[in-house]
Amino acid sequence: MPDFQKDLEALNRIPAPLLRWYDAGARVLPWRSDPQPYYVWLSEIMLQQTRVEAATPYFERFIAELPSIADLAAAPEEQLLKLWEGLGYYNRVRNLQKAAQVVTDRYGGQLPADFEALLALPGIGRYSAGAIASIAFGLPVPAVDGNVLRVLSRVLESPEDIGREETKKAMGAALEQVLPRTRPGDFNQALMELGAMVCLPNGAPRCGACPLQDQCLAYRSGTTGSYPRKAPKKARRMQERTVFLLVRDGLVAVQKRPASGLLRGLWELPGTDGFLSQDEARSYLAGQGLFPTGPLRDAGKAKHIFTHVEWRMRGWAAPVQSEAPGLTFATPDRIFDELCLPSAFRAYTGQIKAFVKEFTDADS
DNA sequence: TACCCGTGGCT
DNA sequence: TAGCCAAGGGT
Repeated sequence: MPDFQKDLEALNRIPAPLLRWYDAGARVLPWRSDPQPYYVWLSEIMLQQTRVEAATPYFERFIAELPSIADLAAAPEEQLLKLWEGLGYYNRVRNLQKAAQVVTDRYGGQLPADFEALLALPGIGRYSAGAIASIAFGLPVPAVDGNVLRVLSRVLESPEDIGREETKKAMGAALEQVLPRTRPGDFNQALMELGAMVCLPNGAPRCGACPLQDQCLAYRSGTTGSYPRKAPKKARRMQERTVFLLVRDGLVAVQKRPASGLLRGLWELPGTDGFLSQDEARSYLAGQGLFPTGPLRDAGKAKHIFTHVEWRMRGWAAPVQSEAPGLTFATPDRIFDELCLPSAFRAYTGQIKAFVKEFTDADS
């Protein structure tokens, strides 16, 4: 069990210079300018495994469309997913709504100002509960994310594996003892901001700009590149897919993905496992009761990399007349404006309008 | 605990 | 190009 109690003296030297640095140049972010609990909560969920620059436009759109927790609780799932389209980890927004419904039913629409109560809500783990409690409510609890673990691993030259839950807990336990009672939220944010802006993960950290430089053991010994320590990751598996752009009367076929697994419950272009040649594709479609009225057109190859899987795709476009079970034929406008079609299909959704025009012109 | 769950930018 | 990784959580 890792133990950072021996490091309390070192950790105690962090808050003062860190907060001075934070006060001098913290980024202006929408959820910081108006840190109401709903905004802090939403931002923390969006920022899970996601960069500030990617999350910000989503945040602005989300609060414009769903200005309150009550609005979030009552929103149709299709609207929620559309607001999240492209952000990834789509279960986050489903849990966000579940939590909003609990907050509405049980807490009168107000997020509870209590770490344990926050932790019990769907989608809120130890990190997020700490972040919301400290930033929105000023409670003196730590928020240990990847930035914090990296910064402190370097400052202390800690050999602990930051991927382990025990390391995170021990780091939090130690931080809790040095966390400035007057500004817990700013302290937590400052530590993360330092990790995001100065104590960078890839390539060289900007130690010249770091307020903790003179107390950083890794800097002192030139070992920043060796910290934090982390167990190696599992290799990705490869999957070959064939994707279809099926056009009928100006409409394009889409379907709902299964209720479990990758991209569960989202919309997709129809497809099948394997890298199908034109003849194989035609046979497959025939098996589905789909008979293209013209030659299949090559929609090109594409690759999409997920965390644990890599899709290698090839696409075929075709005009069809028939229906097939499970398929929905939708207008391009509906697909782009209403349905949540994840980025993995971008290479093909980007060709929708061109093929609809081509096949529709050819028919008329 | 180990594995699953997206996406995009940087090196 | 391929790997790395991000303000993690659920199961």
